[in-house]
Amino acid sequence: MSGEPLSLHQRILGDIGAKIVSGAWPPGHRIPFEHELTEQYGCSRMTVNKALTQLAKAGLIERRKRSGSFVARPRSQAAVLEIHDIRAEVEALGAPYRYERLSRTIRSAGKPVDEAAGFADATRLVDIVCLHFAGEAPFCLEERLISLDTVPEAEQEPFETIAPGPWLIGHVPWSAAEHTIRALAADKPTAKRLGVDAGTPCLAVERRTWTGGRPVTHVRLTYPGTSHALVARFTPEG
Amino acid sequence: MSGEPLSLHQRILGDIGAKIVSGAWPPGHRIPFEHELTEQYGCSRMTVNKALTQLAKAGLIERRKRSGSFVARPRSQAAVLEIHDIRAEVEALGAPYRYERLSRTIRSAGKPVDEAAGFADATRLVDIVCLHFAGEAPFCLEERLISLDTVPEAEQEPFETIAPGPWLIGHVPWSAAEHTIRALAADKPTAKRLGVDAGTPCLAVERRTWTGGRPVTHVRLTYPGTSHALVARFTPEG
DNA sequence: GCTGATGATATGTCTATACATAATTGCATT
DNA sequence: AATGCAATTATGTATAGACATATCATCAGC
Repeated sequence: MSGEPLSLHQRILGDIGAKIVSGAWPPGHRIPFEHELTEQYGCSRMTVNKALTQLAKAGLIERRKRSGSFVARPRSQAAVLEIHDIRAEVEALGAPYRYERLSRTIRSAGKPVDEAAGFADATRLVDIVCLHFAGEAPFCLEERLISLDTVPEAEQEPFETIAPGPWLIGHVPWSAAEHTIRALAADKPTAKRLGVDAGTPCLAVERRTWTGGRPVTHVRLTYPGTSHALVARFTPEG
Repeated sequence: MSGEPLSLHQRILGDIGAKIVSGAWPPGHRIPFEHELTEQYGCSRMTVNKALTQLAKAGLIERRKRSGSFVARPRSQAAVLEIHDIRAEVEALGAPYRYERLSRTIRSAGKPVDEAAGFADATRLVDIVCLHFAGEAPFCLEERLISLDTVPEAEQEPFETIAPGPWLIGHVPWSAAEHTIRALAADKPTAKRLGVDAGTPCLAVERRTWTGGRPVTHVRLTYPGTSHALVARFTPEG
């Protein structure tokens, strides 16, 4: 296939990884000691160490001092979920993208929904509702809160031409994020905004972001119907 | 907080990572050369190299020969999505778990759905439908295809007491997986099996797995209503 | 001005060595 | 038999040096 010259530690990593995913080395099996691999590959210990360290970080093996390294038991399946920019998503579908701000208010925190959103300690918020269109059809409803304690610059931004997502990316690098994905039935106001019947199943993605332990934003993206799907891929080595 | 002694390359990684996520070093900013960091931290080049290599693998920086290392532009947001064992999920909710096989047939491939599932080249399949219960209530409907070309042992397994998921984990290590998550309305047979009204929004997770390029299984897990949510977390350093 | 050779430079990889750390084994003492 | 100490052993981390490789800048020649 692709004949890129592999570095030695990559080859070692691949060899051992293949033994594990093929089942030749079952969970619990002891991997050769570093000094054995050193002999086997005719290289220094640092090189095999690099490979084994990476395998350990990938969760394929478990390392124990004095005992050796062992094939890890498969735990929960993990996948990398990529959440793209909505404009890019729409344009990838070949449809023209349009953004429309429905409302923007500044208010003090205190609603029950604020606490659920992780803004229990926040004092002032920007509360934005907006729509993303693919062509003529609503593609996604965005309901967002931004903490003015963490992002005071947001008070000056009207969000009329730029969507809050891209604006935040350019202004506040986040250090942690959490996504929650669920299916729900569109309630009346949501259905009206999305141009579907009330009760239509929607995919709701909620994202909370922090920077340095402080909450930045909470957003709920509601995609109507069955048109939208999230895809996540996983391979042990990446 | 927790006073674990950090290793030197971890400290370097953390220092640089903090500069990036705090915005002090914006995208495009050139990171000090390895030999500069070597001086700054009073350590060898291998140590700073280890830190920078990890930052590059995490996607925070981009390395170019002859030019140096640069803060990467934030691309799409990525999150690690953990998909747990259904039994573990149910038991984590404090409910008793029960598994029930509804049907199991062996048939040759050829239905249009088989091709969509990635079994275009498969010849014979096991087709299983089963239900996972949390207490008395249906928790999840599982519709699964297993390729007998890749997993011939599955022909002997009735899947009456053990669910296909755990059985496969124990018999076929997978090397790649893909998840697709969407919202859909329960159709009549699905609704009946899940004990909800037809049209109820459901979260559908489809998972395809391969081992060494060969398709292993395709499964569609349908979770009724808004009870179930998937959670994904992300921090740049992990 | 354009092209191509040359050298400089930063990263990529690897070696040989060293000491630290954790855990297990085995011996010796109580 | 139970306890405690020491030796052994495998991994964790770090060093100083080496050569390879990709790429950019410079300068000579056309």
